[in-house]
Amino acid sequence: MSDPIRARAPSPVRKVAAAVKDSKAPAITRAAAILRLLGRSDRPLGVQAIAKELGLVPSTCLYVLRALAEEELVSFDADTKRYALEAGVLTLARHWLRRDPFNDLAQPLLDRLAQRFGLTMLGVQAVGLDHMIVVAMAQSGSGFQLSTQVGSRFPALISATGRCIAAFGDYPEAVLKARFDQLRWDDPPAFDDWMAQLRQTRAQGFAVDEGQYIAGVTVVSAPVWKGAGWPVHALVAIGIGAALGRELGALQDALVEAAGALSGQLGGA
Amino acid sequence: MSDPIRARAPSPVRKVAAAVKDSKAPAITRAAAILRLLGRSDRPLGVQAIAKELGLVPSTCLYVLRALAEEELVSFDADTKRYALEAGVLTLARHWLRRDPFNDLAQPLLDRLAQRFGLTMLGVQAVGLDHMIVVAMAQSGSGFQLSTQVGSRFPALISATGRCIAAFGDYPEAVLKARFDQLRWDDPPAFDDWMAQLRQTRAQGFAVDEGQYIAGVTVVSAPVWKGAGWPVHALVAIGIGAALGRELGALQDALVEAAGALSGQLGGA
DNA sequence: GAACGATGTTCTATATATTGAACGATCTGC
DNA sequence: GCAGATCGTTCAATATATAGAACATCGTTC
Repeated sequence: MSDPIRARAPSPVRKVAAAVKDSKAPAITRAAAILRLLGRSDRPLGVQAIAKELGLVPSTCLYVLRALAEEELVSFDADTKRYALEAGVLTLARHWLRRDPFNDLAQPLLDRLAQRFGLTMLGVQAVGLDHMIVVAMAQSGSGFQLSTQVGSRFPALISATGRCIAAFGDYPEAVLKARFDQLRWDDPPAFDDWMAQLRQTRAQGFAVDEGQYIAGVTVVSAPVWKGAGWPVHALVAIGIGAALGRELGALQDALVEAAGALSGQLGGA
Repeated sequence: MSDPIRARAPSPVRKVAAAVKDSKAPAITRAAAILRLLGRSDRPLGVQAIAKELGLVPSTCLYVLRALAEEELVSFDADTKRYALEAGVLTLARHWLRRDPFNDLAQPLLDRLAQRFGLTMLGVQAVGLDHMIVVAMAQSGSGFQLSTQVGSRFPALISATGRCIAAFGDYPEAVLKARFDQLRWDDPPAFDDWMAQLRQTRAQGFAVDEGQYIAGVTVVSAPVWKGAGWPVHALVAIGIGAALGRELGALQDALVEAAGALSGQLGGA
C-alpha cells in the first residue's frame, strides 16, 4: 500500500466528485478513480465498498466495473463478487515503456552509477506540474538501500528533482508558489530560500536536497532534455547523507555527465 | 509494435463499435480502445487519426482524450496537438504487480530454471478464456534466446499453456471448439487430436507443444493453482526444439516440481 | 429457523453525454 | 502569398447513461 520511501496522502472523496462534475466524459474519471482505488487496496473490493469510498452511486459504479472487466482492466470473482486490478494494465505499461527511448537508454547509466557509488538511482519523468513518476530504477545490491519502485508517484516539485522541474521550466512564480505550498517536507525550506535554490540549480545544472525532503537522506538530481523546451526527465541519486560524505562532489559530476550524455542521445539541448 | 514471438492480429474497427453499442458505460470502452491504439502506435496521434482508426466521432474522441489526459493516462503535446500514452499506466501496473503474490514468488523459480536449462522462462496468467498475459520472465543470458516481454498477450488456448488452461478448467466442449477455431498455429492440430492432448495433459499434469504453435520451438507448460477451482497461472519454458533434445524429460520434471511448489506457497491444490 | 441487515442487481425517469454540423486555426501545394 | 484542404474545437438537439428506488439474494444474529 504505502510507498517504502514516503506514503502518499489519501485521496479525498470530494476530489472525485468535483472532477466528475465538470468533465465531458465523467465515466472515464470514475473509471480512473476506481482503478486507482483498486490499486491502493490490498484486497479485492465489492461494489458497495468501492461506491462508498469514492462517493459514487452503486449502480453506476457497477456499470463502470462491468465495462472495466470487459476490457480486462479489472478482474471479477463471480463467487465472492469482488473486483480487483487485472493484468491488462500490465499490457498498457509495456507499451508505454516501449514507446519512450528514455527508458531503455537510461537503464545502463543508472546501473553503472548505482554500482559505482553504492546507492539507489532513479530515472523519473515529470507529468505536468502535478507529479513525477519513477520510470526506471537501479540499486547497487550491497548494504542498506532506500527503495522505491518503478511506477511510484511523487509531487512534481518535491526534493531535488522538483527543483530541477521548477528551475528549468518557465512557470510563473505564482503558480510555483501555489504548488509549493502543498508540498510536505521533513524540513520544509522557506519559499524565498527555495526560489534562490532554483537560481542556483539553473546555474550549476543540477539540484541537491540534503535531508529536507526526508531527514538524513541526500538526493541529487540532474535534468535530461529530450526535445527542446523544458526537461521532462531526470536522473536521480538517493543515498544516506552521512554515508555519502566526501563522495558527493564526484557523484554530482558523474550524474551531470550521464544526464548530458543521455540528453545528447535523445536529441535534447 | 509487433511482438518478438508472434505478431498480434489487427483489431478491427467493427469490434469497438460493437462493444460500445451494448455497454452501459460506452465511454470506458472507447477509452480502453484509445489507450490500446496509442499503445500500439509508435508515434503520437491526433484526434482525427484516432477517431478514424477506431470509427469514433471526432468530438467524442476529443472529450475522451481530455478526460484521459486529466487522469494522466494520456499525454498531450500542446504544440503538435498529439496524444500518446502517459506514464500513469505504469503506476497502475506497479500496483497490480504488488497485489499478486504469484509475481514475487515465481520470479526466483523462473530465474533458476532459465539458468539451469539455458532457455526462456515465463510466468503467465490467464484472464478468462480470452487471453493469457506474460507477468514474469527470466532468460539465461547465454546463447540465442526467444524473447517476449512482460505484458504481452496471447490467445488463451494457444500452445502448451493453452492446453493447460483448457484441460484444467471445466469448459463445455462447444465453448472450447469455438475458441479453438480462432487460433492460429504454424502447424494446427485437429480439434479431436487437441482434445486427446487435453486428456493427456490432465493425466500427466503438464502440457507440451512441439513446434505446433511456432515451428521449431518447443513449449512446456505446467499449471499453478492459487485457490481452489481452475489454475489461472502457469510456468512456461520456451526453447529451440532441436537444442532441447534429451533434456526435455528433465525439464518437464523440474517444471512440474516448481509449479507444484509454487501452488503450495499460494495455497492452491 | 425466522427476521434482519447488508450487498449485488434490475428498472425507469431524467439530467446529460454524445452526435453531427458549423466554426477557426493551421498546414500544404501551387 | 494565396487558395484549398485538413485538423482541432465548439455548439445545440437528442439519444442515452446515470441516479435513486425497488427487487433479489445472501450471510448473520437472536
